[in-house]
Amino acid sequence: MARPASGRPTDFELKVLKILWDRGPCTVREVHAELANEGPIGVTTALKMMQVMRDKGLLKCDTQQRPQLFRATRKRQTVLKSLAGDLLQRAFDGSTHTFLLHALSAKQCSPAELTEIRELIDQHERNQQ
Amino acid sequence: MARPASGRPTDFELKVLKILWDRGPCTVREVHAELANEGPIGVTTALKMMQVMRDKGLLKCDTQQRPQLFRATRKRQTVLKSLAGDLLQRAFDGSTHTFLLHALSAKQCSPAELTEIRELIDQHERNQQ
DNA sequence: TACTTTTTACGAATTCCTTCGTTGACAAAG
DNA sequence: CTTTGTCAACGAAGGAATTCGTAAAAAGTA
Repeated sequence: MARPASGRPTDFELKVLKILWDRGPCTVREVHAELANEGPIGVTTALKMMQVMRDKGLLKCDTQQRPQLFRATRKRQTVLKSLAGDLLQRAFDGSTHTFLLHALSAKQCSPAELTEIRELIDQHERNQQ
Repeated sequence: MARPASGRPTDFELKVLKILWDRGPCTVREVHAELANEGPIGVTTALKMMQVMRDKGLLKCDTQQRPQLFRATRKRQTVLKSLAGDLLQRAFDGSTHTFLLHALSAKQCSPAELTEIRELIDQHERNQQ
């Protein structure tokens, strides 16, 4: 009778991960300062969430240091790939082009970005062969 | 002290929505039968979730009919676009090609599908001009 | 009408996520 | 040594999601 843990990071957790990926290992204070830019949040709230993430295995912390340094255990690429793959499967039944169709309709793309996407596909095709 | 409602449908809710999009208005019994294909679930569980979805505005039900007919209030395209746009923004900071890059790395694509994607981009570019 | 089955509603139980308040430990400053 | 401040842990509080048991209400059947 419980919510099944999906394994996906929550919105909040993703924010923390992005900060750690961008800045490298951080103290709670540093992460909190970044988070506070987007809205009011208590230091202990940030700490608690990071402890939860540590218990889940999303973060590791070096308790030798004082203050402790937290870092992400999984690489940005791994998590993002998993997030994209999850939505691709769950909402679009694995149809990449339907996926892209909706992504494109959700956000205006500059011609430059479209070109970038074309090159991406070419490169992907070459690598597959 | 609460989780902010993200507005996104949950995994379960998305499953229900997909069934209703595919089959049109359904009774609880019909939806339950579909859900039960993937794993054991009680009828009242399905009913309850659909009632919650109704209260959220995701579904509407015709109480004149008996048994009641539920249907999705938003179109498939609207919800999928919103889901893709949400992840695009939240995880990839709006970078469509990074988004696609990770989607492609998450799932093998047939050459046919890659061609389809190329055509999609061409068409998208034409429509934008 | 009386009995059975189906449909619907209600609410309890449980887990997860998010938010803090409080407190203890530890170090720095006086 | 005492005071002050930072850091870390703990647990409570409460919304949200998911599960179902129980039972009322409606419909079907004999």
